[in-house]
Amino acid sequence: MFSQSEENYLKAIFHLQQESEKGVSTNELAESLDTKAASVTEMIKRLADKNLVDYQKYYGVHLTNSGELQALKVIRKHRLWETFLVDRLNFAWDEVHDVAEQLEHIQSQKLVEELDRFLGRPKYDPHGDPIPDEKGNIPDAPTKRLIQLQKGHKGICKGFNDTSSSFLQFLEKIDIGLGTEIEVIHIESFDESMTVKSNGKEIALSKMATDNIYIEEIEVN
Amino acid sequence: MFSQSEENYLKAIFHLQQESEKGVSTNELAESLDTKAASVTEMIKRLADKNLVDYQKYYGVHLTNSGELQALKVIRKHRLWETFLVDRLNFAWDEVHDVAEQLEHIQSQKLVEELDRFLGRPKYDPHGDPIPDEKGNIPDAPTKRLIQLQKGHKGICKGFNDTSSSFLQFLEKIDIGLGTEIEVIHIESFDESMTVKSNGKEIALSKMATDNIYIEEIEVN
DNA sequence: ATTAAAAATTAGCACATCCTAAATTTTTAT
DNA sequence: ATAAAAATTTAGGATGTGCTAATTTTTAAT
Ligand SMILES: [Mn+2]
Ligand SMILES: [Mn+2]
Ligand SMILES: [Mn+2]
Ligand SMILES: [Mn+2]
Repeated sequence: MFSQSEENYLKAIFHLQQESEKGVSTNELAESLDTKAASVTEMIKRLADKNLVDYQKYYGVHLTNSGELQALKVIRKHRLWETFLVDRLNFAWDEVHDVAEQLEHIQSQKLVEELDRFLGRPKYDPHGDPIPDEKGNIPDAPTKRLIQLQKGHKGICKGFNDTSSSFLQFLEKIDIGLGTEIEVIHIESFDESMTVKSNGKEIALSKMATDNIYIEEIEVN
Repeated sequence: MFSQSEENYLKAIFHLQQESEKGVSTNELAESLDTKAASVTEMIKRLADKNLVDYQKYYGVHLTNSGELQALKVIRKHRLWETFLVDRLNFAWDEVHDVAEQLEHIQSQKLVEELDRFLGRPKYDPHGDPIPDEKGNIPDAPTKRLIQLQKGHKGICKGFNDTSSSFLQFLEKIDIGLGTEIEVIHIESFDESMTVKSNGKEIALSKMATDNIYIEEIEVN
């Protein structure tokens, strides 16, 4: 139906437009897709012709409903494949991205449906990211971040904003993963860095790190 | 490493060159890849530049060792994925081809290795075709065909020469599959058609059909 | 051996996707 | 309000892969 390149653009636009109401800019897209602004402008015009995006010259793009559904289908496949790779094929969570980036473009309605069934209809991928259903509905995802937790409070790690392999490897090193219980021991006010306790150890985390960790707060009575 | 198109050419050349010593012709390839002769000539030149084929203008192509290894890697992936689809994802054996045609191009050494392990290192795919190992070694495959079996003799179905979905669906209909025991009841000499008995039923098979069914003869004492 | 038919190649073009450099428009700073 | 800077688009070109039509070479028929 759509080319790999088109699908990659739709996905990138989807992710970037989460961050603000404004149209996604040409440069943002170029950066995110590791290509040049001129190429982005070209592709955007093609996507607009196919009614996948609304495009106003110089003012960025928005996905149309059709474009968004398409993007969600690709994201669904990406996350299902990641789940397959980690749960069934012994991939580490920081090894799956490049392969899922290819597998997400395989065209077969039946394959997606059967894969989903085979995996037990998972709601979240190995990074805690929600897996949209075939209609494009996304399960609730945690929105609270570790950075928002107050001193003395606890939470369960539910996901990550940055899923780059460098960040995932960092998490591995400090022994924090999905489901890990984290308690805020201290907040350093001048740089918002934190000391937390998890798996029995005390760990210092930068603002950058705590802003990338989603948690579900545990009510402490 | 190589484009999808290049990989498809290598695979097609590999399969066509099984049939004779002579170079694979431009028209054969065009037919097999559903493209035009002119396009084939172009691609062949590119493959020759990359030392994947030996090419003599007007006299067809042969795979080089490197081209053959490459082709075998693609065939390995194709057959492993077919096995996955049938064994794990409930695909019917005549539904897997198009999807495997896409999946065979996914680039990841680790993925192939882990998939192979996950599937239990299968030797044959759902159509009875042998799965090459990572070095390109192919397990023995049956070479005797039903058409060669004499009246009164029996064999076990081990594979098929034609694995098009129309032939597979025909086999489904007459209830013949891998492992089915087949006995030759009668051979009609004028057109080489056969009456066989399998699963308790007597079935009439054309020469075309019996020439496409591989069997391992059972010694009758 | 000559010629007709078939097969293969070349020439010229199209489309998707990418690029650099130049031009244009918008945004920011003064 | 103007000018400089930044962002974006346009122009022009490259590459990979396909096509049709014309040409060349090989093969088959007489
Ligand atoms: Mn991708
Ligand atoms: Mn993920
Ligand atoms: Mn293929
Ligand atoms: Mn097969």
